[in-house]
Amino acid sequence: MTRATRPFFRIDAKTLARRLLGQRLVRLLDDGTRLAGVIVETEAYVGVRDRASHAFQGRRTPRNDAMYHQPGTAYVYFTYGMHWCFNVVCGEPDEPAAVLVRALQPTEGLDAIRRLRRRPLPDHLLCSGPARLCQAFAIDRRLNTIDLASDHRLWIERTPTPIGRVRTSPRIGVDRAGPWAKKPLRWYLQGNPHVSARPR
DNA sequence: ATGACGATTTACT
DNA sequence: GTAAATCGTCATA
Repeated sequence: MTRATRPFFRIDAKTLARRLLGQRLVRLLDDGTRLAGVIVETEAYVGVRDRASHAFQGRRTPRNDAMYHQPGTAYVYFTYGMHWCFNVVCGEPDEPAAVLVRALQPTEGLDAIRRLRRRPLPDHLLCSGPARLCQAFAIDRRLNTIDLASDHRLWIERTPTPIGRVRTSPRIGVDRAGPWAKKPLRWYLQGNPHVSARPR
């Protein structure tokens, strides 16, 4: 159980998106409950030239400011009036790049996770989407801008787990991003039932 | 001040 | 397969 430290995050988004697969996301709740899950699906948002990124053309607003923080920062944003999404900031400081964590295979704290997800659900749907995993892990605005390399509520543990075959595809939900919508910037574990919907 | 939109999920025909 | 839910954020004025 080795926590990922700064150097792990100080790489480009594509590389981190690939390397995050198979690593464990760990959440310590306020009541002491420990949740964990293996990352099985990610997307890279590679920088200011990426039309699908919130930081396209260097856009910097109160919402996406965390993308400009040091690598290892959590970027948590609110969307569609009801959902949170969790990203890992990466690359060099002041160069906004991040990896969206899209799905987990939950491995610890399943009872607490089921409670956090309102309705009864089969295990493979508990964390199979960027907003589902945030609900399951109680990730919201409070965790925006935290440092994953040092925070005590949310971090990443490197594991030697064999992860199986890795596949790529276009990213999901970015159809309006022109040519950037088609680039293979989504990574996932082939055949893993916790991976979210297939790309359109 | 206003209006359009969203890196989604869920329910429903 | 389609559409509703639901509201913070941002661009425009």
